Amino acid sequence: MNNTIGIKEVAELAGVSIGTVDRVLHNRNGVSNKTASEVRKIIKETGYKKNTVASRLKLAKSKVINIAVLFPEEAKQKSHYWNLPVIGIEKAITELKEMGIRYQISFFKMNETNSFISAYNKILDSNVDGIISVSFFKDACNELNFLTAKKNIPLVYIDTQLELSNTKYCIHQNAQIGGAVASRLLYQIIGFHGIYLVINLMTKSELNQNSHQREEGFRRFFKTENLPVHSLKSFNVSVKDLSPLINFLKSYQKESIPLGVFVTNSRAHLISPLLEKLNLKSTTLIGYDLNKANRKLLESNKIQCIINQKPDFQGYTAIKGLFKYLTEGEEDQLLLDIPVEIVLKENLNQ
Amino acid sequence: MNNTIGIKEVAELAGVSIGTVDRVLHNRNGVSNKTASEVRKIIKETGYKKNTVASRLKLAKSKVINIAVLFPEEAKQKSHYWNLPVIGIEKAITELKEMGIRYQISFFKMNETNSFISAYNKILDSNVDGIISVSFFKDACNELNFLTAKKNIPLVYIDTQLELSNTKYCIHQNAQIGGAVASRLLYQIIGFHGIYLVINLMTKSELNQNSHQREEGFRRFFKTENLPVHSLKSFNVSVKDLSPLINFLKSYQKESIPLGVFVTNSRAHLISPLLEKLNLKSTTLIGYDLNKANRKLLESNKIQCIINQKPDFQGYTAIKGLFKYLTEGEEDQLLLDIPVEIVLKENLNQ
DNA sequence: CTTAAATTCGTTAACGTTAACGATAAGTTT
DNA sequence: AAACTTATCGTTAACGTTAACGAATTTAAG
Repeated sequence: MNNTIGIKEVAELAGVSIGTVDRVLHNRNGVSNKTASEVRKIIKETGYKKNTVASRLKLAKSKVINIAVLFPEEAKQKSHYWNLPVIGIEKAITELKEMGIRYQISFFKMNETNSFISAYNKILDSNVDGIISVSFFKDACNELNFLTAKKNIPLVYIDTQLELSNTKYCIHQNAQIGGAVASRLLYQIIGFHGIYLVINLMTKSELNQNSHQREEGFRRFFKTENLPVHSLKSFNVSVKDLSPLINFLKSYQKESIPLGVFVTNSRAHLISPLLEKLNLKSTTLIGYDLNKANRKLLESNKIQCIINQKPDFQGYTAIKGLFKYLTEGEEDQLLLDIPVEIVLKENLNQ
Repeated sequence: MNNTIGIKEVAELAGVSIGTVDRVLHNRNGVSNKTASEVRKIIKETGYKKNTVASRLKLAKSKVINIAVLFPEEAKQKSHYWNLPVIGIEKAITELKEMGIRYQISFFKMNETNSFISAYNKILDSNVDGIISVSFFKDACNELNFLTAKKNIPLVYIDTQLELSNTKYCIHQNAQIGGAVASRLLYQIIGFHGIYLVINLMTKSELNQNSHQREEGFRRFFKTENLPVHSLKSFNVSVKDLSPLINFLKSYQKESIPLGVFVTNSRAHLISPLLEKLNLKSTTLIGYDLNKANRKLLESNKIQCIINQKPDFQGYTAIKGLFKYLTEGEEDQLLLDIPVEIVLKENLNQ
C-alpha cells in the first residue's frame, strides 16, 4: 500500500548505510565503484525519488536557494509592465519560502548595454543558484548565456525580446499565435472588404523580435485560412514621428471602409487618440499588454481588445520552474509557452 | 536577518517547553489558562506561523489528508468534460503527494438524486478531511451542506450548476461575465442591425443556473453599454425537440441580416449542423466548453469562439485550496472566480 | 615491518513539528 | 495520612534527508 521508498529502504536493499546512499545520490566521493554501482542499481529498480520536502526542511537555513532577477529599471514603478513579472515572482517566493528560497532583484537601463553587463557580472560574482532576466541586448545576452552555461547556472529569459540561438530556458508567449489571434478577431469583425493595418511602434531603429513575429502570425492567418484580403498594410514607425502613419490614415479618412488596426506591442494607447482626432470612430483596435493606459482605453471602448502575455504568470512560473529544476533536476518547466489570453472590457478585471 | 520564528523560539520567550506551545497551537487540553494566554500572547507578538513543510513531513504517514471527490459518472470517460477537473485534481495531488495527501473519487448519476445521496453518505461515513463535488440536486446538496457544516468538513463545489444559499466554498466562473463577453464579441461582429439568438439547450425541464446567468449577462451587456439592438431572441429548447428553433431559423433564412448565436452551454456542436443545413453560413456561433465535438468544429471554422471555464484549473485549485485550508486554516482560496477564457481556433491547442 | 596516508563506510545530530510518554505537583478520597 | 486522581508541563523519539565526524580498512611510504 504505502510504496514510498526512502533512502532508508534503498540503503537496506543495497546492504549499505544511508550515508553511503546519500553520497551516491549527491555524487560525492568516498564510495567505491562497486558499492556505488550496486546502490545505483537499487535506486533504478525501486524508482527512488528524493523527498524534496524533507530535503528542503533540512537545507532551508544552511543552503538557501538564491535567485537573481535582472530586469529593466522600469520594474521599480508600480503598475508598470515590467513590474508585473515581479509580482508573480514574489507570489511564488512567498509560496516557497519555507523551502529556503530567496530572490534579489537588480536593474539595468534599457538603452545601456553596459548597465546590463555590469549588473550580471555582479550577479555572477555573488553565489547565485539561478537567474531570471530579459533578452534586450544581443551580444551581451549571448555572453551571459555562455558564462552561465560554463558555471552551470540556469538562466531563464521571460518575455522574449530577442531570440538567441544559445538560449536554453525561456518562458514566454508564442508571438505568432498572438498575431494570428489578432487577425482572426479583426477578420471576424471587418471581413474581406476592410483595410488591415499592422503598426509596429518602434523606439529603436531595429524591429523588435516579438513585433516581427506577431506581424508574421497576423499575415500567415490569411494564408492558412485561405482568405484573400482587400488591403493589408504594415507600418514601422517611430514613436517620435508618427507622421507617415497619420498621412496614411488621412488618405483613408473619407472612405467608408471598415478599418482594423493591430498594434504589435504595448503602445496601442498612442494610436487611439490619433483615430479619435481623425474621426475614424468605427475602427477596431487591437493591442498588447495591460498597462494602465491600455486598461483605461479598454474600459472606455477606445480599444476593443488586448492580448495579454500574462507577465505576472511568467514570473511566477519562472520561479517555480527554477525551484523544480534546482531541487529535482526537472528541466521541462523552464521552457514554456504561455497561453495567449484575449482580454475584452468585460473580462478585464478578473 | 533570519527572522523566521519557530516553535522553539516561542517556547523560550514564553518560558515554557515546546510541548506546551504545541498544545496551545492545537487547542489540546492539559495547559492552564494562565500559561495558555501567555503563550498566545507571544504567538501574537512574534507573528509565529507554523512551518507547514515540517508539519506535513512529520504527519505525512500518520495523518494523511483524505479528499473525497464526488462527480458525475461521465468523469470516467477520457476527454469528456467531467473528466477535465479530474485531470487538474490529479496534477495537484501529484505536486502535493510528499505532503501526505490522497484523493478518492466516487460517482453519481446525473439523473438520479439517490445515487448522489448514497454516495455522499458513504463518504461521510469514511474518515474524510475535505470534499469536492458539483451541485446538481438542490435538496440533496442543501442536506450535504448541512451535514458537512455539522461535521466541520470543508465542501467545495466546482462549476456551479445550482446556486445554493448555504454553500460556503465554490470555485467557478462568473457566468454573467461569460455572457457579457459573448455579447461583446458578437456585437463587434454583427453590430446593430444583426439578429441575436440566445439558445438554452436543455436536457431537463428546468433551466440550468449557469445558462440563466449567462443569458442575463448577455442581455445586460447591451444595457450597460447603451446599445439598442434590432432583434434579440432567446430559445429554451429541449435537445430532444429542436423544431421550434428550426422553424424560427427557417423564417429568417432568406433575410440577408447577419445572425449571431450564443449557446449558453456545452452543446453548441448541436447547433452548427442546423446552421449548415439551413445554409446560414455567415452566422457567428459562440458556445461553451472545449469538449471533443466543439474542438473539432472550432478547428473547422464552424464554431467561431468557445468560452472555456478551465475545468482542469478548477479541479487543480480546489485541491490546492483545500490543502491550504486544512493545513493553515486559510479560507480565501476556496471561494474563487476563474477567469473567462476566450478560445479561438488559433489559441486552441496551447 | 612499522607508520603514515588515503580510501571507504557507518553513526549521528540536526531541520521544525507532532504527540506519546512520563514526571511532578496539586487536589480528592478513604 | 496514605493512596489515588487529576491537572499541568517537560522530555524525547520520530518524519526523510543531509553532511560532519570518526572508525575501520586498505594502500603507500619509510
